[in-house]
Amino acid sequence: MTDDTPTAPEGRQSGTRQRIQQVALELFAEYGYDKTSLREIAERLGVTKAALYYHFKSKEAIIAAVFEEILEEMDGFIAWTKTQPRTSTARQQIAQRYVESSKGASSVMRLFQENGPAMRELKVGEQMRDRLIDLVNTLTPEHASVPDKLRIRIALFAVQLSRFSMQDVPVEELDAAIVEVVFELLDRVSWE
Amino acid sequence: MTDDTPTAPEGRQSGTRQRIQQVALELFAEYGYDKTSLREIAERLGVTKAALYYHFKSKEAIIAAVFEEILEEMDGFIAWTKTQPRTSTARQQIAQRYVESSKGASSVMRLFQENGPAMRELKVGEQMRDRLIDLVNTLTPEHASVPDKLRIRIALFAVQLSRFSMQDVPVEELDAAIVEVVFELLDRVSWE
DNA sequence: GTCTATAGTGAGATAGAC
DNA sequence: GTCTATCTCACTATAGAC
Repeated sequence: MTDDTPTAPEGRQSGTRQRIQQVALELFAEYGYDKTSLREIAERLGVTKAALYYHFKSKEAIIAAVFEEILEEMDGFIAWTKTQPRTSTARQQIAQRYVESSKGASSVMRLFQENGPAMRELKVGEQMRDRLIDLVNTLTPEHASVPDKLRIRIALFAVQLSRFSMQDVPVEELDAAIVEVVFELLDRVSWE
Repeated sequence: MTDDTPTAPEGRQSGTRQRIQQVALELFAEYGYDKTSLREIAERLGVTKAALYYHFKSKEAIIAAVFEEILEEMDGFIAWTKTQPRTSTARQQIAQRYVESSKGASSVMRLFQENGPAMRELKVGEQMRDRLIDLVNTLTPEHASVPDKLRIRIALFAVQLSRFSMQDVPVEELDAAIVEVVFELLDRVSWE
């Protein structure tokens, strides 16, 4: 997760907005979007609900801000992916970079994964889902077999799964293991 | 199991109790446990909320009933699994039977998967999680490598993932594909 | 076994003082 | 930029009539 930065670098803006996002992400990921009330966010920050509404016009606006960075990063990643050749080695480079960039996004991805019902009603949920579908489609050959389609989906979701299913393993060891398993899944895919 | 029926009509079943469970499962899986109100369940059944409370003492008692059958089935499956030898071929038989029995449980598993925050607060959520952990531990060799641990988790999770990520594919074709991919994942695992 | 009516709670959101 | 105070709404759950 992101580090604390004890003395916030309050440049031109009120750092409160950033602190709201940070606390909101922690609580959303831990207790879920619906079950986290604005009261709880405000209390942890030492302010009142009304203060939140000075910085964000709604609860949904808060989670939108939380997702903003990841969504942009995914856009860049997908755009880059589309420029890559449809070869086996290229796919593996893509996988490696995906595992790499998933490190910083694990809280947001967990939030997205575990809050299906909420994500279906939020704009960020739709945006996130659109990106994942786009990524899967980009990686999947035109006339891929059903097992191949499955391998690609499993490979991508395995990255997220492993992040919060095996937290007792050191990060570097886990990363190496993810890459290994994802590679052997993609290795079976025929890239025509 | 605890009987949650308040006034417990022992003799004949009204049938309403079953219909409540059925409708509740549909709505819980589609809109989520928290977002499905008792009012919606009652309305779809053509009764009032108060009628639900005649058959179940709480909302949680409804979802407990919904999970009851699956939990018992998993208990049986896990018990059987523990009797199986720790060989490659036995593991594949286990996988095949797991895929088979996952067909009828897909709605419940989706509900469990997509409602992380709610499941953390419900008894059935803990029970379900305990079974899955037990299953993973049973299948995982004592000194398995990290990649092997990952392969087993991914294999089990992949079964659920594919059920609601590729609904456009015919069931039999999808089942065959799942078995194929799960087998090749487990094939890499070194047993003992 | 199902109804009407309502208690009790807590959520998101707003108005206006400071 | 943050506060107090309040509004509106929906929910779970209960009481008691029929």
